[in-house]
Amino acid sequence: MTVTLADVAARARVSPATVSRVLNGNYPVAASTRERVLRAVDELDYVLNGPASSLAAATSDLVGILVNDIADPFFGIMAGAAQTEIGGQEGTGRAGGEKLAVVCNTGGSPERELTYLTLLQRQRAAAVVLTGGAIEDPAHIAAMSSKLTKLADAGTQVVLCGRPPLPGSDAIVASLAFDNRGGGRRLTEHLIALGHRRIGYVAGPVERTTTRHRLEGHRAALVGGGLAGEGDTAEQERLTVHGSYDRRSGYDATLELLRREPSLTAVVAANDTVALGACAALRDRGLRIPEDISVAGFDDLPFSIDVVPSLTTVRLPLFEAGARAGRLAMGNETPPPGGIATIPAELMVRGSTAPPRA
Amino acid sequence: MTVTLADVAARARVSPATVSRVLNGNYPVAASTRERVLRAVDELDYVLNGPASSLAAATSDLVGILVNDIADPFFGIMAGAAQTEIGGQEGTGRAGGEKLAVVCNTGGSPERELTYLTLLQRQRAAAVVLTGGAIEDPAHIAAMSSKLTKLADAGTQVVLCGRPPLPGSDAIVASLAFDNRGGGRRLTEHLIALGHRRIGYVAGPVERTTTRHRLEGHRAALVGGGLAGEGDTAEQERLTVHGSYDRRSGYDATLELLRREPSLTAVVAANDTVALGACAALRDRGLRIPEDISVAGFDDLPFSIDVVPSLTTVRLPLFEAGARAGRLAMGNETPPPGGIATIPAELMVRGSTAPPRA
DNA sequence: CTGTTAGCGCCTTCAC
DNA sequence: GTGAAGGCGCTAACAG
Repeated sequence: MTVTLADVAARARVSPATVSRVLNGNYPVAASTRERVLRAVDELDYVLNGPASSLAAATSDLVGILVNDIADPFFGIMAGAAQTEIGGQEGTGRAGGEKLAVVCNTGGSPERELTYLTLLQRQRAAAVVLTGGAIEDPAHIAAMSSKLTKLADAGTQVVLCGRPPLPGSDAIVASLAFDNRGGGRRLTEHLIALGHRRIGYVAGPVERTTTRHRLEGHRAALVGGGLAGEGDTAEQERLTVHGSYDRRSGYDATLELLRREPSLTAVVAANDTVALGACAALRDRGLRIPEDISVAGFDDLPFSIDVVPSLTTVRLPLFEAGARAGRLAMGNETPPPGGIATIPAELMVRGSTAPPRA
Repeated sequence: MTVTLADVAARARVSPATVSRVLNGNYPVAASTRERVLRAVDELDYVLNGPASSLAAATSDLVGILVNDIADPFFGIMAGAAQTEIGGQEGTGRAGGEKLAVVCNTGGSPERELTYLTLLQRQRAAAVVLTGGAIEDPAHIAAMSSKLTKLADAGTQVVLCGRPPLPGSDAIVASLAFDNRGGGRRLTEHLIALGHRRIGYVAGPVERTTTRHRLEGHRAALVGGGLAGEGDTAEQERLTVHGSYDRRSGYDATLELLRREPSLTAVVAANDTVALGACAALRDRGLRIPEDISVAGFDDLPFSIDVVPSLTTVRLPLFEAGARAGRLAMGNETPPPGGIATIPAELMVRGSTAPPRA
């Protein structure tokens, strides 16, 4: 019924081993033989049996890319770039030694993250790329650290992209972390320089590295600008509302901030999507941006330049980072010293921020 | 080195066959035995060897979801929904009989689409979901049809989501097609009803079903409204510019339309992202939306309600469609009659369209 | 450069 | 309800 290597070998009048060698291309084979084999492959319409191949070779061509939210371009851009580096190059037409780069959507759930890693471990994945912020729950960190170490020990290349290094797992190829703290700090410094003094912050979900780092940067700027004392947490908490990384959360949190402090002159959002929600809430309250109140985001997603007014934000080189992670996973780039690289974040000043009303 | 089924069997003092039966749960096993086996699995930290398992059973737990552009929420929403239905349910903690739902990014390239299908075929994927518009090149249609038939024959469930049925492959489980034609038609009828007479159209890439159907709907409305004769193609072509489904294309195409016809009173875009680019171009030309010119999109992506003015568009139930495709792929939903369902598109009138200036 | 020989780790009839 | 044995299709040493 289904065509096997042996069938191809018989038709090409060679041994199965030779067919295997031709297909994998890692071995010298006479041109004429190769020719004959490839013809037989085409004639019989042979497709390699992946599982059998992986079993015998003890490796597979599967590469997993984990994302927190596949509907969020933040992840889509990184994943797409990584996938291009991993699976896009060859194109023999017959699907030769290509990797199968696939993205897995955890939905931000720690359980699903671990489940996906187990599934990939089960498939003996060649590499795994973890994108986006990590969850900071100690139990989950321990579980992840242990799981990733096992994966690495089994020969899977593990790369972190947009995620800080995981304590305890040094078997990881590399960790590319965004400078969320620095970006957050420069963003709020920009607002302070404009003259803002009452700045609300719409934070992401608690227990995520991304959330914490951006917030830390924000507060460092506050302290640096003399707007808050080192230990002045009560007031800082009052002007911070946590939510998820979506529009709705930005909308609701902004209304809450306004309730807590009606004289706010600026709102900083955890990311651009949240900023969009914040803008909508402010408009619904009859406030003009930036005349009455300034708004800023983070990430510089493609739409940020198109909204009106265009969004002041912090640009993260998502595509470049994803591509680099892909190359690292494939061993096509030497890891940074210590396996850790910090990727700079650039402040983009646009129309949504302006000096506060006098 | 690596723990195998036999190791677990030895520790649990049973035969490998019994362990296999416990793990797959498709066979009666005494509760006490099962208990013992599961304990041994945990103690040894055993992870099933996927390739070996797939080889022996001649099936795998891999499910592929193909998308044209992973950075586009249009696909992200559908893929995320499908993935939830496919891989999200169980959660035994030990990763039991779960499917590995993965998304593959073709980048809109026909070659990569076929390559991914071959790769999934090679893995003996349990199911494949193809999302989004198809390419209409005859050679590619033939290749796809042949490939999908082979996949289906090999036992892979094939589902189309947001893609019209493929002629020649009836082995496909189901095809969920969006009513792009109807949606496009209603959208343009809305503009005509408002009084618009000179309407530009920013189309998607040629040779894509989505592009063609939406454009056909648009032109049907034009003809129905008496704005164009049946065969009046020259004028229709003049007011149509093709591009890709991204913001940049919307920007450029809109400038081109304005060049061809400065007295345009409305621009219809192939999708919301393109509409965003169109808006930017119009603003850069000093035109106000909707006072000077109306703009409409398609898809109703989440951001569409947040842009200013909010975008008139056509809502597609992306999440529901993706979820349904996922269930169909898993055999958890009975296919529609004939394997074909048309999913309705709903006109959403918002702030970006208004009557033309008098 | 090419053929031969063993498994890779698991599932699945068949017996018991 | 459980064990024993064969084979899934391929690759990786070895020879030659």
